[in-house]
Amino acid sequence: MTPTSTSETPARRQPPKDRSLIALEALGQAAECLRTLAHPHRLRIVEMLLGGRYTVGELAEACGIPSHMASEHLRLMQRCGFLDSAREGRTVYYAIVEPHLANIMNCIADRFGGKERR
Amino acid sequence: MTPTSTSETPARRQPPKDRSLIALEALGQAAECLRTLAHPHRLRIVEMLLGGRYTVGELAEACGIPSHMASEHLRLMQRCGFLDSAREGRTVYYAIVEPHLANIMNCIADRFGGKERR
DNA sequence: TTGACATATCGGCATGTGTCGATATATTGA
DNA sequence: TCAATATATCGACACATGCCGATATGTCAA
Repeated sequence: MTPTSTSETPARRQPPKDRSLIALEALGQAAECLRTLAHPHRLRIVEMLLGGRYTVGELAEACGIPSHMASEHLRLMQRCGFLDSAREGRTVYYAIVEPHLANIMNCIADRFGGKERR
Repeated sequence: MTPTSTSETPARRQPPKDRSLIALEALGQAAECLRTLAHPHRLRIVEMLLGGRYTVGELAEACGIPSHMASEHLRLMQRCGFLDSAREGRTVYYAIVEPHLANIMNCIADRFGGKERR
């Protein structure tokens, strides 16, 4: 479109834009966290945990996976600082500790959630 | 902590919590998008494009990668609906079209950005 | 048309990730 | 102590992904 302007405004590189960039190393850590989040079952787990704490078995059943795999997913997310665990008796409860997860899940629900939230 | 209550309040499963869950299929799509975003160079590209449009070569140089690899990253993100491209002469400009990316980058900057934004 | 430049695509290799079965640890109750 | 339940870990396999060199496409200028 706009076939007129091939040399008109040669696609201005933004003005100085003093907002400096995030260090590449930090982006590497962010990428690692995003990769950890980027799995359907892990997203389901986060979604549930945003509503409160659950045991490994409860989360596994909700995802339809064996509990040892839920345990693995939970371990990965705990490693990223997303979750915290607390043993009570012979069960272990997991809960969200990374506050940004709520915001990100809102983005996902807004973009992919079939339900008309809001 | 609170070693008293092992059988006191046996970790209440949340009240009904009428907020229904997102379909697993939708979470699969979301996971695909998150995986696409989960790469340091792609995050850098998104960060830059949130400030305006850039050419493949400019983005490649900013990331310190050959332009054919930047092209590949851009193709992946375009596939997810994150970006749009427009050729002008012999160069191609990319720009953000997914509005949620700004919000997600804010989360990342807030969590990983060394700079004291806010 | 030709050559130069910008971008895109292809094939292959190395590495990472998901999944599973088997097994290990921890806790409770008999 | 032992058995039963709930989690966690380990080893191996199949598969996806990142990266690279080589090559292809598209555009402009001469």
